[in-house]
Parts: sequence; C-alpha cells; structure tokens
Amino acid sequence: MSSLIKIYDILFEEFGHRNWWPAETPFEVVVGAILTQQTRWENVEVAIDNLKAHGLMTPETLTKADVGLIEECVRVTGFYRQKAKRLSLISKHFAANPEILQKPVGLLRKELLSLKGVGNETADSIVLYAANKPKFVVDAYTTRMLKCVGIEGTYCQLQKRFESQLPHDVELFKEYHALIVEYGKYFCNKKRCHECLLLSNL
DNA sequence: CACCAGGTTGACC
DNA sequence: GGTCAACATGGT
Repeated sequence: MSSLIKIYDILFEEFGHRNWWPAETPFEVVVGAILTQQTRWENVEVAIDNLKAHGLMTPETLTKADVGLIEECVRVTGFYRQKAKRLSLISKHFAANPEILQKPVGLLRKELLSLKGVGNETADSIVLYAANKPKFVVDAYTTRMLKCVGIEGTYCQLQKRFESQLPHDVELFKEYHALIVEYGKYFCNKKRCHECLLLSNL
C-alpha cells in the first residue's frame, strides 16, 4: 500500500468525514475559491453572505454589478480591490461560457488558468469542487504535511504524487484535501509542526 | 506590536 | 526555470 493511502487512512481515522466546501451552487465554489486566497474561510463566508444579500451570486448578476459594490461585499477577505476586479472578470467569462464546467478536465483547467486571479490551486479547487472532476488540490497545508514526511517538490510534482498513487476518485480527492487542511489547522503551523507523530509510523 | 491566513501576479534574474 | 514584493482585512 502506498504511503499516501496510509496517510489518508490515518487522517480519516483521526478527523472523520469533513463537510468540506459547502456551497449552494458550483458558481459559489468559484467565487469562494477566489475569495479564500490567503484568507480565513470564516471571512470568506461573510463575504459570500454579503454577495448573496445583494443577489450577486450568479454569473449573470455579478457581471452587471458595479465593481465598487463588489469591493464592499468582499472587503472582509482582504486584497479586496484585486478580488473584486477579478470576480467581475471571471463572472463575465462564466456568463459567456455557461457550459464551461462541463468541459474535459485538461481543457477546463487550462481555460481556468488563463483567467486573471486563477492559479494552480484555485483552478484545481474549481475543477474538483465545482466541476466534480478528479484533480488533486495542493495547498500550503499539503506542502507542509508532505514536508513533515520528507517529501518536497513543486506544485505539479506534489500533485502528481497524489494522482499517481491514488485512484482517480472525486470523493476521495475531496475528502483527502479536506483532511489535510484539518490536520494542518491543528498540528502544522508555519512556525512549527508538532504532533507529526501522527504520521511518524510510515 | 508582529505575524499569519485554504494564493496570484508581474518584474526580475 | 526560480525568487520576491505587492496585494489588505481581521484574528491571535
């Protein structure tokens, strides 16, 4: 059995099922993916509620919204001028391409990466949690956790490790990423990784 | 007061 | 290819 499967089992045993990325619509995942960049999820939830209160959680309405109003709604998430502008542009792209999330994984990922404000992690989060297609999301927590067990590399290298050692199962990928974040929150800070003993018997 | 949060970009080497 | 400041609010 590969070590990454073992880690999954250990984390699942420790934390159980995570209700990860709750969202009413796929587009809400897209919006959340932008807003959560370098930001706590609790703040993102406030911004999402603000947008919903103004009826701005669809590509069509967000496209027409004044960027100043979007800024107001998302200020709580930081980098709010950037994020508002990018959300506006992204909503225009989604409004003009309603079927975008139905596209094949490779094509979809490439198209998402072409949008301002969408990098590797955001693109993969959208592919996995909004389009429900198997792409493993690598984030800061993932990088730290792998470092705990002696694995380092670029985004794509780390992603390849997961995707080559795990069955390409959407629910597995979703759950695993959620478990890694949970592990990171409790045990692995930027300063130090205590409690890596959780993963010490590999 | 210092540091960090579910990153991305553009400039520079 | 890699590194680095800028982006900005809110919590500890």
